[in-house]
Amino acid sequence: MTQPTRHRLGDLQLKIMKILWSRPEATVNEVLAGLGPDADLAYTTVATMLRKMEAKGLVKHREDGRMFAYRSAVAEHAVTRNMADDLLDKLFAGSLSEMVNHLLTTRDVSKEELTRLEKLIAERRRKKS
Amino acid sequence: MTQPTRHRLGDLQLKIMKILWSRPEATVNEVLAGLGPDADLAYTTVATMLRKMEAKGLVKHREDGRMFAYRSAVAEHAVTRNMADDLLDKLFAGSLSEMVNHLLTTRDVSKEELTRLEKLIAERRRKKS
DNA sequence: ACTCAATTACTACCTTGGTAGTATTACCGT
DNA sequence: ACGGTAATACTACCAAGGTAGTAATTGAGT
Repeated sequence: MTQPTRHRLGDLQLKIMKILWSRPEATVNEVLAGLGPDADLAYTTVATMLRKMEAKGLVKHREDGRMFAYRSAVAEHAVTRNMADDLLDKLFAGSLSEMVNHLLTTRDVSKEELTRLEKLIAERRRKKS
Repeated sequence: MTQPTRHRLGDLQLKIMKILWSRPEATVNEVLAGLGPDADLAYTTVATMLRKMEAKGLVKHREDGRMFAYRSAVAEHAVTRNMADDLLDKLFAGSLSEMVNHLLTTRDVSKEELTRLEKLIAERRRKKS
């Protein structure tokens, strides 16, 4: 009964998830370190956030002696998809081409990027037909 | 000195902006009506939201007799761009092709949509070179 | 065995979005 | 002129994200 779970992660939560997705598990200290020096958060801030995230089912923990080893409890693609879809619907009424059009015209896109995009679409078309 | 203004609109705020972008101006009642029957919000909720949004510079109002006529104070493309860019950065480290790749593989995209995408990219390429 | 440092638990507070009730004001028709 | 209605203003709440201090616990080394 894992219903379509609405994932609405804040900035910090997302950063933490990214760290957790990149390794099997991590302690509070490791997460803090993973956030980099720019973050400059208190140890307890990260610990609190992790606890809140566990309450929401985003992460789980295992006790390793006196400390907790946290691991992700939701797949990256699920969260990414949810958030991307959410924005796509909110901003572009679900139209992928409208979104790409917007991104293409407001950003500077390199020639290489364009080529990559063409390849992606061609591949998708091949798999489809 | 209109610095890159960070636009972080909530769901309701975005819906309201969409209404305001679609016409020169609108009263509270018109906004409420524009939200549709599914919204089912109190008149005062919309009025309060509009006032909060004015405080943030998202909308402006003009007095028309006893009532206010609200109008957008930020361009749609600016907000859209901000929000899309924000997600692009947060989720895909700014890589447009990664995002498109993700969207293409997790959603069902019609053949027509693929064609539209191809055209967009081709056009972009033409304008570039 | 005891102290100190590390770790988690609890609590508190701020901000923003969202929601709406109540109070006040002012127009408009009779 | 006045009463009713419709509009705005003010205030209050709630939830969630984010931030962090303080308290309690526990483990590890001497």
